[in-house]
Amino acid sequence: MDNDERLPEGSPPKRPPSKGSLPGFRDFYPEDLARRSAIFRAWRAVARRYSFVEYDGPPLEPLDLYTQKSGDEIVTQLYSFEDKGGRQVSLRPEMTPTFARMVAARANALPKPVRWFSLPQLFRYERAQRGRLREHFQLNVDIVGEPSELADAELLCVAIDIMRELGLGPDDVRAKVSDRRLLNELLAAIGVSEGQLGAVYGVLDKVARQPHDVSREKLEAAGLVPNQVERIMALPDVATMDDLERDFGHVAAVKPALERFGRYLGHLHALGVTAWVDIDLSIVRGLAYYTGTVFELFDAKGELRAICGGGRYDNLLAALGGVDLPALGFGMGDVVLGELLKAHGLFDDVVTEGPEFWVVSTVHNEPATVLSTAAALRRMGYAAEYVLNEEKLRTQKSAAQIKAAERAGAQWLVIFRDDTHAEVRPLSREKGEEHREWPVIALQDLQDPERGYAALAAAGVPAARDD
RNA sequence: GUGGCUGUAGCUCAGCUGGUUAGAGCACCGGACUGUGGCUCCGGGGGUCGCGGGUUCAAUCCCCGUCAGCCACCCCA
Repeated sequence: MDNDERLPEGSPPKRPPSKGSLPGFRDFYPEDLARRSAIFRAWRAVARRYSFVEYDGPPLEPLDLYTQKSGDEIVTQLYSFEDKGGRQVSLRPEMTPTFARMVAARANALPKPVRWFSLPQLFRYERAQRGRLREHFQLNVDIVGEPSELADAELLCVAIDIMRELGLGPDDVRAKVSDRRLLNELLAAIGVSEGQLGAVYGVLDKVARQPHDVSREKLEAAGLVPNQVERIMALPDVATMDDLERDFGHVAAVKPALERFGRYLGHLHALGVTAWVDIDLSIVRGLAYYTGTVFELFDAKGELRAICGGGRYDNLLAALGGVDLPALGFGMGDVVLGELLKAHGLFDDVVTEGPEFWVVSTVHNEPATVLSTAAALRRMGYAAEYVLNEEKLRTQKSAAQIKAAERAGAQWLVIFRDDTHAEVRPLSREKGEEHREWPVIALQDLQDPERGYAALAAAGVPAARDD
């Protein structure tokens, strides 16, 4: 191994040529994209079912859109650079600033409530690990202009219905709900001061992931007395409205927030999702801008990161876009969701789609007949394939072509009797059908769509999909 | 950004205290079963053993670095 070093002294170490994709970025092979598309379909289907409309914005934004309003931590993780025009730009790490700008620009013209959703690809420069990449797709669903808790209930219902749409149930996924206004009143009743709120939020957020001793120490360090510490540590155990009534019902100042939370839960009941929902006052959400209801969706086993999180942010549009409108929304990423679906086997039968037809060349027909038949089928809106090799089209045995059709995932075979007639049979046939007679169609009929559809329908072929 | 573990074919993995041309299964491509299918058989392509350096007569194996992946922090989407 004595390859001579020709690099001059002191030159920087050469980075090996990059092979795969960049760290934290994904290649979507057809089977991967099929799974991604299944998620996208569910997102769009449910969002539309609730009458949300889709929008999008630029994936690249001015850097200051994020540096001005977002936290310091986000700024260190921006995928930012200077473009050739000398502008400081960043790939979008979240959709909300773009959404706020777009809504603000037409705030007066938009009918309220605004119900918009988007499927942006978002970017963050940070260490990649399971469930967390440098890039992901995130469904964003937002409602603007509606202050009542009916909107809060509807929003959570969208997230839950997506779980249903994907085949998950309340035994698989739990929705944990809380309300910051309520929590603030509860903490005030306990005697927590405004200045101590941040520390208490921090402890509550981590109560499940951090030893209770550590939590208690942090609360004491914030200046809370033992009695207060115990009452705060008891908050995550609250599971029902009755618990809340029992512990805080006598405090007059808490009552309005309590009643509002009760109405929220009542709406969720009427919408039929109560079986999915748990009260969990330790859900505060990391982002500081939430002002009302907050929720997160988790896998029931608690093995994965949060699937989805959101809530009400009534002051954010004023801060970000300059219009003072109440708003709420959630984000749901494709990465954790995909892992959950995979773990439940719900991706097993998601495959790339094969063609409806495979046209099989035989000794009885001219190769040109294969092409014209496929062309006719395609004009009718079907996907049609045949062996794409001239030599094989002339000489390959039908058996080999049928094998190829099977591998390609075709549904129907067209097998020529001669240059004017062909048999149409399903590729997957039942046992005992090996010698069955299959319908024969006249190729002439395929040249006219109406007669073509009739002929194929007679052979049992459904109409072409129009998507 | 910090720490720990891992890195052999497209995938899942073998590779016996360092010793000739690094193997298997699956997948892929081709052929046979004398031209209408799922079986079976035969053959083939594919690996700078992540990359770079060091120790050694000899390194996939030992040491260092680096890159990548996973995990835990950090933080969140």
